[in-house]
Amino acid sequence: MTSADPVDQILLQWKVARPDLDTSPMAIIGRLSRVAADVTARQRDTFARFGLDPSGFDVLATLRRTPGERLTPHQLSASAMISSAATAQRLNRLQADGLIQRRPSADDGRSVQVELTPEGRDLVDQVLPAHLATEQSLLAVFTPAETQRLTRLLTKWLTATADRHDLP
Amino acid sequence: MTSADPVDQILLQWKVARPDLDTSPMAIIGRLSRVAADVTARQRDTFARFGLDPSGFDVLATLRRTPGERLTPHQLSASAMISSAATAQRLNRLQADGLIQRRPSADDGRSVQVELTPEGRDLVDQVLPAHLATEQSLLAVFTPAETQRLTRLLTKWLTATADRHDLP
DNA sequence: AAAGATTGAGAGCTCAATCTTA
DNA sequence: TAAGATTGAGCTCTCAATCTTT
Repeated sequence: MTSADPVDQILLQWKVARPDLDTSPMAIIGRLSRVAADVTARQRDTFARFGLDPSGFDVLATLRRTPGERLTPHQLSASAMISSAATAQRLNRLQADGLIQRRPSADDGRSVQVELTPEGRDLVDQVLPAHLATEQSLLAVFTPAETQRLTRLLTKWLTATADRHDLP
Repeated sequence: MTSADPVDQILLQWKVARPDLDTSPMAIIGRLSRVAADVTARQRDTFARFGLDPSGFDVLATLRRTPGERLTPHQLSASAMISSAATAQRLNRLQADGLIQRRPSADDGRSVQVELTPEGRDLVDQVLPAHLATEQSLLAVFTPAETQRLTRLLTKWLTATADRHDLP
């Protein structure tokens, strides 16, 4: 019988090279990293059909789902978990493509309101069904019961990491 | 009662903004992406204590666990799932730091054998316990039964993606 | 002082092109 | 012709510095 996947082979190699180490955490984290990389690659293919990349779609989709469809760069940075500098540069690109616009904030002279243009709103509304179809196909391997189990486990994990960030 | 995590709030927003769409795949894929990003950030902190980053550690660890501790750039590219150009540049950096060396292949004049230097081997052997401790702490939230369930689900997912790559 | 937004420099990736050998 | 390795150009990120407003 052969190993089921590349991570099993990696664990076997470590068993030989460093038998003193407990490499069992890699069984989960190694697979998580590889699956996440594949998911990102598939999403990239989908977005490319619409002239977008994951970072651009993330901005457009975050605006689209927000009540009022309006956020500051600071809020977008927090949502995407990237630096404010990266957000400013993403917005420069999307603005050059005519998909978003910046407006001075009425409340706070330091801040900016980012909004979708009509073109940006139309585009994200077109991309969304294709994006969800891609994600659906990635999950097609699971039964409904497995989907439920995986959701529960990942929710527990994500909640634990968020708590860890709150209490450093 | 409040939502358990940020992904639940995102799903609620979509329910309002686009009630016609089935956004349920995001419940898994959104959490997977966020957990993976957190895992990478924690690993980056660990590697930085040893003057490394995730890409450099990946090369050193791949060599360390390989029988013979010797691979070609082509094999390293496949293992890390990155381009051959990125591999060449990683090797340039690690060679400049004295952690790996390139040797002409005896079998094939086009190819190169990449090996750890004694310094590179010592370093990866020092980093490994710290790296595994980081991964262990990330998984500390799970019971043994949950660990087993999650391993089984991710193995099924990873196997399905690998099969998909074989049959395009 | 502090917070929000932006810019420029530096790092690592991909893609396309190049060089060498099979 | 094709395969393996490498380089250079272009892109997007982070970090540090800057500018404006509170």
